[in-house]
Amino acid sequence: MANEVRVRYAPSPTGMPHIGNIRTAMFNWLFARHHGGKFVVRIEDTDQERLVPGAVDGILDGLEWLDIDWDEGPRVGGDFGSYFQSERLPLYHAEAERLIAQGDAYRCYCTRERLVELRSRQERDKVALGYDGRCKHLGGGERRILEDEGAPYVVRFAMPDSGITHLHDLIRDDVEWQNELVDDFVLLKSDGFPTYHLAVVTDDHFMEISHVLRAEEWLSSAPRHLQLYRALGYEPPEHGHLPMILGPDRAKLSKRHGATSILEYRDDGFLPEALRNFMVLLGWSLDDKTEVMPIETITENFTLDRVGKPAAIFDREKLSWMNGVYIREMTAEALADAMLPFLEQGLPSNLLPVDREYLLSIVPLVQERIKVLTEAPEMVSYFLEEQPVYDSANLVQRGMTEEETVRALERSILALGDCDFSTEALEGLLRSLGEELELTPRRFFGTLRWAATGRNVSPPLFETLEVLGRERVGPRLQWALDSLSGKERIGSGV
RNA sequence: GGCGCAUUCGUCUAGCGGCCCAGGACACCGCCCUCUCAAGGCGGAGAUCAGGGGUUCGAAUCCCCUAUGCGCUACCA
Repeated sequence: MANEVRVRYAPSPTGMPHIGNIRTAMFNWLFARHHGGKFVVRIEDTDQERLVPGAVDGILDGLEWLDIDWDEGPRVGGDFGSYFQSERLPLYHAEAERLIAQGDAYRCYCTRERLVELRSRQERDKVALGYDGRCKHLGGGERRILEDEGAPYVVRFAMPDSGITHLHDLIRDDVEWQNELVDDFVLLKSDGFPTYHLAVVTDDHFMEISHVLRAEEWLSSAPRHLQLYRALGYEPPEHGHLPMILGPDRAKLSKRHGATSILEYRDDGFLPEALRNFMVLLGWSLDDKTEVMPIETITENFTLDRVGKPAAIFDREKLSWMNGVYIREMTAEALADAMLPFLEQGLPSNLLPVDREYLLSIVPLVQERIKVLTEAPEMVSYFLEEQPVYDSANLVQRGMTEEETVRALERSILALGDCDFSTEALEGLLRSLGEELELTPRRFFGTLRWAATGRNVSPPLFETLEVLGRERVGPRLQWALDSLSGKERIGSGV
């Protein structure tokens, strides 16, 4: 292509964009980055009734969180502004007037009532739905009267009533429509705002967009847009209709499918890198086996010929797995920092603030066990608690007697009293102690695990003990022994 | 009702006429490793390539029909 690649993401601020919407944004961004072009964000706020306060910030924050940066648009400006359609009204009006003058559009005075009635009649008669073109054929006198009355009107595009409109889609190849089957759609609403169709076509033209990459749900609108480009005398951009993303029930994504806003994924403990990697795989592939890959690899290889056609179902399970992969690849420092907000959020206040140095020593133990960051509080709480709370009956492992358990704890307390508290030393010491006590590792370590962590599951025992340190392990073993034997205390021991 | 798009393991996908009685990944099952849980390694099960017709020496790959799903059919995007 001779000219610069310029693509855009054009969300309407009617709520938080769902994952499919963001995936579309990302494909545009990847396409721009791959071709060294520009990625533009434009806010399509033409529906005044459905505007949601804060939605624009939510959308932009979501993109920023994912590290999807834009070259022009809100927050960054650009030479083709405004990037809010509500601030470009005069442009749309001028184009609409031009179309009317050319005879490619007309004022329509039909009332909503008539439109509703028309529709129900069409449904009843089982004929094609759509505007019947009544006002297109309004006689001059009748039209004059309506104008003089100042009757409210919309501007409709006069679709050609014969011929075909052809689209060479970058993803779906050739698609054709019969013009007579496309009705005269609205360009300008009675409140003076343009519809999507008018706004998108004129903006894409004036913003010099080279490629329109949007979801497949827009494919049906393509003939309208193509005809508009023609009537307006614009050169149409290339089009590519991307596959949609569906919920597990195969329906269009909506609030019912759980996390709907991109920021919710952040709050649910997903890493932006993982989500990005996962999203790109919904409709695009590098080859027959590579799935986890850095963003550089993706941008380098992102081409439309590797974008698929069928809609994809969003599978959270696989996202979780991939998130775990990314977590395991992090440095301890990065993971600690990523975990911190979740710990502050999810840990009881008496365990806060978390000492970063201490956390850094804990991180290697939980790193390969954590899939989403929201699991962090649960995974590290026993490292921080004064004394984990648990039922002392758990100390007695299957196949052990209470006496054996008490003895195991007593001997452990003695042995750990003044030993080297390193993983290696602890392992040597406790393994031989286990043998001496004639307890299987499973039982002996099981008891110690409960005593040290208050859990039946934890990272490997010796590493855990080392990180906890003598000053925490000692009292906990003592507490275990006390709670088991109930009354008698043995000396301060450890 | 009309128009359009889509259709490979449960899910994401590879495949663009012979390499495919279909490969990879998630999930699932088993084994190994092992102090528990993970991670990792190995293996297994899982797709008559929606169905039916063609074209071709040869089709998951090309064409047609049917079915199903989805989208559009708003003064919403």
